[in-house]
Amino acid sequence: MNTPAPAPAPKYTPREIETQWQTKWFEKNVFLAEPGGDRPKYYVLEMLPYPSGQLHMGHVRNYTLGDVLARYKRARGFNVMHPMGWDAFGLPAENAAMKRKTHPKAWTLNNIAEMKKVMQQFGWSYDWSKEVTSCLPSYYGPQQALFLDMYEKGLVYRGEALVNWDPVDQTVLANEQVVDGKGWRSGAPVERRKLPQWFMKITQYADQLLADLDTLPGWPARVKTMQENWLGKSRGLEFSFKVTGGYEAPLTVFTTRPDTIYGATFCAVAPEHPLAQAAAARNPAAAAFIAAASALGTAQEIIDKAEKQGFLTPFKAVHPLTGGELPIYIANFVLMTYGTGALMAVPAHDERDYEFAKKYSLPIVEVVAGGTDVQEAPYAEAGVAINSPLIDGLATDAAKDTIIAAAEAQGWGRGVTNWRLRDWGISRQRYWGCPIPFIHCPSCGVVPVPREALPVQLPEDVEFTGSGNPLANHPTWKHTRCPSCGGQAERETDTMDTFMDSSWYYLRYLCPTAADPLDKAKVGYWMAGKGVDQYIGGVEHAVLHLLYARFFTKALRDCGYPVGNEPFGALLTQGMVVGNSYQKADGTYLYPSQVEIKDGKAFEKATGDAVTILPVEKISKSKNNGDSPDALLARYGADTLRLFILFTAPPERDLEWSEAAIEGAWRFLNRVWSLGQRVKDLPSITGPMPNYSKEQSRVWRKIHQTIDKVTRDLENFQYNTMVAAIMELFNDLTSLDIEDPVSARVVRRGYITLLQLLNPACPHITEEIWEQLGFRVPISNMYWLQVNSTTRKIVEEMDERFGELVFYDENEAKEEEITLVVQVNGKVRAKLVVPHDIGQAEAIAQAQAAPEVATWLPNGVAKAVYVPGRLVNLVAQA
RNA sequence: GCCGGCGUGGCGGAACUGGUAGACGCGGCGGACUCAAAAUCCGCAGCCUUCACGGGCGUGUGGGUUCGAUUCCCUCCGCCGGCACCA
Repeated sequence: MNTPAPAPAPKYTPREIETQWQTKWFEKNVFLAEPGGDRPKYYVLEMLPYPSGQLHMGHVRNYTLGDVLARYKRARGFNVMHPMGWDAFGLPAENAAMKRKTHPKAWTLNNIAEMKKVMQQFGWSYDWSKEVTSCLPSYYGPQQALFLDMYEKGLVYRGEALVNWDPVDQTVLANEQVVDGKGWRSGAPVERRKLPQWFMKITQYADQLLADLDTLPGWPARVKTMQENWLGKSRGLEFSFKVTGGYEAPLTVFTTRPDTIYGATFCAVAPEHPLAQAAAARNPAAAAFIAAASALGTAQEIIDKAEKQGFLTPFKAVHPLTGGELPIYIANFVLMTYGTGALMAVPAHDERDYEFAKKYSLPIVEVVAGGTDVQEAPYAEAGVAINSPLIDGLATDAAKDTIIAAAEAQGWGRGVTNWRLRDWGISRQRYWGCPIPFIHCPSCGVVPVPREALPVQLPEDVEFTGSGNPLANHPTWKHTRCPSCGGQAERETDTMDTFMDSSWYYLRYLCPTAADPLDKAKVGYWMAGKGVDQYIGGVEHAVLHLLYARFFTKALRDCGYPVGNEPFGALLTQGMVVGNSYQKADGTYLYPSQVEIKDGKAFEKATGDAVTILPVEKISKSKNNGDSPDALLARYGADTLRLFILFTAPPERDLEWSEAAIEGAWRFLNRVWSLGQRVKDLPSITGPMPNYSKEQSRVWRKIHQTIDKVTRDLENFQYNTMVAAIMELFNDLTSLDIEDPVSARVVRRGYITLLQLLNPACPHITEEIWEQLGFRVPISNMYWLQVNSTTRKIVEEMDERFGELVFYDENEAKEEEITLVVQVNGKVRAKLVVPHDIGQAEAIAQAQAAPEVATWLPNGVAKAVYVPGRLVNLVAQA
């Protein structure tokens, strides 16, 4: 008879384990979050995705970062809100409708279903019962109600704005739809056109938006700087020139450098300025110039980079101080939206004015002494005023004040505060967006839709021709009755900017089915304190989305909602996921997994053909640079991908795609699994610890040190070093001989600790092995290992086996000996092993006595610097 | 163009508050196991120089502050994000 071979230890099969645990979490509502209870609240929010249909690695990164935090905070005893939803309105759905004849709604909802399926396989701890979808009336209806709230508060108004107009398709183009100055579909040159639009009065909050940045210590400084620059508060002089030559109105300009007023040698106005229009009315050449300028479109970048051009008008501006007459130009770089749409130009002290003056041979008059020859290059820094009778000899700041004071005293100008920020134009001439709930009545004017008639729903039977606004083209939708007089009237056919949708979603998550837009009790509970306790998303949203959301919160606060002053108490901006792309000779792209790299050159695995390696760039579907998350999930499982994401780069930095690095994460988890299978069979002993060998105490110390290190890394979002620390602990555990009973105890307890530390990053594998070790309370219900005596007692009473857990103890983590570095003149020459509490005198004495240093100190020591616990630096006598 | 950021071995990255540069991982090399390979395990390794001990150099470039600089300041170079209708 053969004796049966012992059953081989089960293999690590992530797919099975992960589905099983995801099902358990879901069935037990583990991540359901409701107000109340003893636990303090903690709101973890990640930027919601646009449902393109493809979950990409950028999403995976964003949501994994958030999930680690959410799971850690749960373990630390918080009532954690961690929701997810869909930013579901927007241009791509309409583009897809034109291209593939699908309806935006069907396309979008289908994409959401596909993405959600993949997302649920990552084991992210979302409370899916809070899910919101911005393109459904259950979301955009409440949004319309909030819009009316803000309207009643005076924060919504009608105005005019410039748009990119495609004259062939008779439609407004987004900046990204303008390619080389032409409409992307029609190829027709775009025109800048003025259109009536809806606006939000964000400028009314400019001061608060600026001042409250100081209340956000949890935000990256660079994001706050960007917002500050975007708001662009500046103090300056607004004054008017009398105009000669047949233009009646004065020309009002704004300048931040009133001290250079004597150096003004010409004026420039925006092409849309009334003075430019007056010039155009008299001269077809001026009209042609304005038309050409308007072909630049509305994008700031294009306007800034375009060649500076001007057109001389027949009007002259009379200088208020000198009485001199300055020529007035129409200039293609002057913006109608900043200041007054007109400026005084001082070529000696402004880069752009200088360039323009050189081009049109205009005089350059130096009025600030700076040492450089202003005929050769402009001097834009501060200095001392010259050639300026009122302020000669004054420094720039004093000169500015003096001019402003003089202008106010003499009545020709006034000091004003100007902002770069302009009001938020929210009108979009598109179908796939939230309808603006207003009605245009020929006799009553613009009338809000009554609240009981909300939501104003989008019609579904629309055509996408690429011409005009599908909503306006709809045969019947817009025709309605005026709510005020009952007469024939038309609905507003503009829809809202999708930034509106993403400006309040974090509030609707808290009460996704409330009849009122916001359930005040629930919103009050979750938004108390810091609001969203931690927000995580891409830096690309540093200005617009975050500024709009901040504005919304303040506006809603003023409408009586308990949302606080700031929505996001802390912000983490994650880097992008980037990768090389690989292009074959025929121009098609290969996935990284299809490519083999040898000696820095790439070859297609299947054919052996040489492949071109293109530079690192944002992962995108068209370039195939980076396999899709679902393919990788199938191969490695969620825990491996999560570990790869966390380990490969710090959260704030760009993460470079690497198949090899995923393999590394996979191997580590397999090693963790295998060790688990051996630890399972070790006896569980909870009694007092015997005396350790040197090696055993080192590892025991390491267990405590790792708890501390991982905890600090979690608090600081240093997830990459957190993983490294866990790997180090693992390496130390495997360095002990498990056959030795004392070592086995250290390994077993260390391994249990490692599972708990790894759990936020890799929840499935740790949960599974935890159960295999015989613990009855799931690891996701455990308290963190850095606990106070109360929680420790609670934990130990949960399961008699928890006597085996290791709780962090500072004393156990302490090293008895340290390595003291001895430097001579800053160079390391010796290392000494000394007691950790060595004193300064003793340390210096031992350093000087070290045999290695003597040759570097032929003339003795001039000075000794001691850094406690670290080093002694001996400075050699010359 | 304007605003903001990043730059460390062959590669991703680590380094507390100005104090041992290169932790951890990938790749590489050597070894064990195997008929062989894969997987796995053990070991080596910044570069130059040296038989070795050792020494020199080294954090994009050039300069500065300091006993000591990847870290602070200035210059330049390269790359990336945003610029108001992509989200």
